[in-house]
Amino acid sequence: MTSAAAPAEDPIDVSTQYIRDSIRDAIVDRRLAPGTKLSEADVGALFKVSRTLVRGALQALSYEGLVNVEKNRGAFVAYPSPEEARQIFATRRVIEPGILREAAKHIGPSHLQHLRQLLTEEGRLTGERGQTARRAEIKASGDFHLTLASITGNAVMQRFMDELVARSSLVIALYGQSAISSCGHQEHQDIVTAIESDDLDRACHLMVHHIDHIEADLDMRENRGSDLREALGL
Amino acid sequence: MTSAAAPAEDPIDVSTQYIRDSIRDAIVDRRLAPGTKLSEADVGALFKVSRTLVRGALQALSYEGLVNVEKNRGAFVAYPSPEEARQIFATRRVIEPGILREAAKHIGPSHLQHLRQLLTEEGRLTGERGQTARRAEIKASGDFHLTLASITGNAVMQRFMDELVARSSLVIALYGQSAISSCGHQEHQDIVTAIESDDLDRACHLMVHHIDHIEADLDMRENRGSDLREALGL
DNA sequence: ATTCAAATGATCGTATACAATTTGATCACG
DNA sequence: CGTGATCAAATTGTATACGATCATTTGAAT
Repeated sequence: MTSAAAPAEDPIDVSTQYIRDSIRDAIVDRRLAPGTKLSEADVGALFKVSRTLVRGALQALSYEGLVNVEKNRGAFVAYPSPEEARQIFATRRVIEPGILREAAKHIGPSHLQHLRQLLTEEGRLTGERGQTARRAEIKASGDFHLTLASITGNAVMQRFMDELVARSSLVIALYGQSAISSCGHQEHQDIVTAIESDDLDRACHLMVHHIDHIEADLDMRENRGSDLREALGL
Repeated sequence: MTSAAAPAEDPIDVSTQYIRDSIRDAIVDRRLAPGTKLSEADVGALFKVSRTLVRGALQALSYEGLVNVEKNRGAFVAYPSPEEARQIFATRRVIEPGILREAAKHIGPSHLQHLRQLLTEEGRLTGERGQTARRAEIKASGDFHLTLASITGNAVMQRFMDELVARSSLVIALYGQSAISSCGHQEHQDIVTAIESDDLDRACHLMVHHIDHIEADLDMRENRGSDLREALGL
């Protein structure tokens, strides 16, 4: 593998959870490309732990769809098919309006301030150039949706969104075209504005269209010189 | 622990998956009571495998919320709090109408036949007496919702529903009052009828109310002589 | 009799060892 | 030169071993 986050600093309690989060971040941040093999021994060496802990982390990641574990072959960063991608966005179109309505019940001024803060940060990143800024932008965009989920106070919805956002990042990494995020940012702002003016129907409507736009800006033709690669490497 | 499903017959390849499914079935079927300790050594002995495989199974079950793993203390069958229960049903109210709409897009005659078949079976169980019949009835009720999810062809939604139905079974086991299911059965029939007559809005409406009814028929006062038990045993 | 502390036993966390499977390479043969 | 078989290396699957942590009990002191 290429690189993972923060490999085993000195006084850090390197647990399964830590390894899981590190790899997860690396995948969502696109530092680990889809299809990359995650050898148990290699990962273990990076974190300076035995394969036992690594296996636990990979198993957990497999459960949330970020990693595919193939029997007797090993673990690979997931390579979502176009069909999987469609299913992920279809699920988001179902859940996110529900989250919006649930969040609206519990939202307070501090929540709104937090959301506005996220939007500002997102806007700042939209202006910058370079791969680092783009990564940060994708992450910030995901944070917006995750923050809405956290406002609901519903741990179940929150966990579902965690998974959906992470897998969406993978999909965007694979099939994303270009500067989609700038318009996405505007849409985020519109959604918050609708929430602030208590127009929930409008907010939900905007959310569904926002998800539509994200999906529409993908190029999910089976071939990116990689249909073959998927058939073989996955 | 008391008993688990089919402990290690002769030519069965006892894998992590098999153990996970066995325990999961036992929990959903209420053969394993909430709060029951699942000792790694004991479970391993039952299935005649080492703790390694058991740990994997328990970890997976923990991820889907059926088991709580407490550091250095062990794994216990989950004992969902009233708040957790509310969150589970709130999530179902969001997802299941979406599933209904998604399923309607793909539904065919064979699917409808399958649903009708489930309803017949469910009705038969409603008539019977005894704990075995009640278990089967709860399972059949869950199967109805899972079948709808499978009709969507959306693996993500399907997995979410898997988790929600399993956890709902736990909640009903804990807080369920009595003969709620008979009216639930009627509601299932009404939903299918609405689908058949292409009245999706009505079907969704019925579904939400159905979930409301399931939740309303629970007695979720913190004390069932067991708030204490939860504090200690969990 | 009650309380607290130390010892003991049980259970979990992690590492390591060995078995099983896959993969890749080498070599023989058509 | 291509094809197939055989063997070695690497990787995963599972079991076992050992250290660490927690629960419980014992026993002495108050």
